[in-house]
Amino acid sequence: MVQQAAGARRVPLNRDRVLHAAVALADRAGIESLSMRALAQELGVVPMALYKHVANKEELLDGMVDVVVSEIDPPEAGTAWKSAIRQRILSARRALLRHPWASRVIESRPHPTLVVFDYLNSVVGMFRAGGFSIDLTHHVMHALGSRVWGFTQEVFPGPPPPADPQQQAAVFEELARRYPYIAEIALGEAHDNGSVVGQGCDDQFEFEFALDLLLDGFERLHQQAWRSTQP
Amino acid sequence: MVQQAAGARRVPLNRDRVLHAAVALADRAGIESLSMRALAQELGVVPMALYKHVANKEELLDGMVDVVVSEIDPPEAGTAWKSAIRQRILSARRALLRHPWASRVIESRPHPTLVVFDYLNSVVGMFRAGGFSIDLTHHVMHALGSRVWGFTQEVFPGPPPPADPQQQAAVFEELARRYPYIAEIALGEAHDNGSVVGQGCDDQFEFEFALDLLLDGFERLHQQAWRSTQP
DNA sequence: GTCGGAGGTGTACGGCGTACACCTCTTCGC
DNA sequence: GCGAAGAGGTGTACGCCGTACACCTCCGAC
Repeated sequence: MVQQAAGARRVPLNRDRVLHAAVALADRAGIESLSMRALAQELGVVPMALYKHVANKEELLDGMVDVVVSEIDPPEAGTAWKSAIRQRILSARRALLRHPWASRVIESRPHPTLVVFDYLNSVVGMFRAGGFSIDLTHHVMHALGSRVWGFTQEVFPGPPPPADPQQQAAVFEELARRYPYIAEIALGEAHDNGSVVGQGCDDQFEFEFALDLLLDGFERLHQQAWRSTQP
Repeated sequence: MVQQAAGARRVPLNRDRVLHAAVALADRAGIESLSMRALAQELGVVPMALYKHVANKEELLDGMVDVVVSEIDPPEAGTAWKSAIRQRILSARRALLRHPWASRVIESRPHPTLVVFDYLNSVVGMFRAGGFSIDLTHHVMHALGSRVWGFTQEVFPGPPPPADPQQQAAVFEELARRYPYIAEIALGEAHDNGSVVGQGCDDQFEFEFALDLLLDGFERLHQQAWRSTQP
């Protein structure tokens, strides 16, 4: 199993191949299936061989984040700050959607890597290039939070409704009784017709809704020369 | 070790004692130290005894979240929606700050518990009581994201600066070279004097800054009778 | 007096990350 | 050509984890 084509020279591992194999495995089988043992097997190698290329599993996860962050498009030159940042963040979002495990791994890292710092630094630079003060830039970066990465923690991660229509009706009834306010959103009332409510949430819409709300708020503060302490 | 006071009847465990012991242990030793074995030892009992009170570790974590969520104050009656929601969310934040592990555990749960649903439902109800349409309420809840719980994923979780002043200077110099925009924020320029920048971030300030930005945005949309599709 | 069930125990299994000693090639100076 | 050095891969083992399963004990109900 470890030998390929018996006699052919094995192409040696390197950090990059390890990282990309880990990303591919997590994409395919989910992050919870990514163990050093499983990754080693994927690469036709014994688990301890990986430790010649990454110090430990933490560093492996850091490296995987770097791979994903590297997929984010560079900033568009010559675009106004607001749409430039919007585009960049939506590009980050696309990268994260390609790797569904990535947002949780990013959150779990205790320290940002250099690649992550590069990305954050360049986003900060985009606000500065748009004329934002250091003070305001600082606070809007915090306000963006994980949204710079293109994700937000969802608060309604409810289970998918059961397929059986009768069972589904029973669940809705129970929901409506205990949680009337959540139910009216989930059901999408008729007088709200034409809205995206009713047949599940459009995540992309929700993300852009919140992002634009924030960017509009940033713009307003910038225009009125907001400072964190009034003079 | 398992016997207390040799001959005295042991007071039997129950789900509530298990849950509160788990919360206390996580508070004291960190969530990464919370294993079924450690918790059992804490309670003077063998690990498998816990399984008579919680189905498995996942259910234990769910129960711990419920304990924390139960500490959130109920809504103030007779207060305008904006300040009522603001107060409620800041109360949630205080609860989460008492249990630093809680935000990460909340994020990690695949499905909300009934207690969590109760809280979300009541927040939704506060928007509705303030006259928000179902449509707008839906989207503002998404926009709030994890901020309903009083936390946001920080994007600058940098390591604490080294204590040695000389080493600190070297780190700053390296930071300034590679990441000039991050550096100017971290250092807090003199012409931004009076700001909170400069001696580390004031998390509470950042949280309220972003929360108020969002609430102001919500208010504006509400006043102009925003709908997710224009008629 | 017995019987059922709730609550606690003991053993064991398979999985995890990884320390450590070892082997096996490739490369390079001489 | 040859030996040393070191990079890369191996094998074994340890201590941790969650938890399945069989078992014991003791209380209250009948």
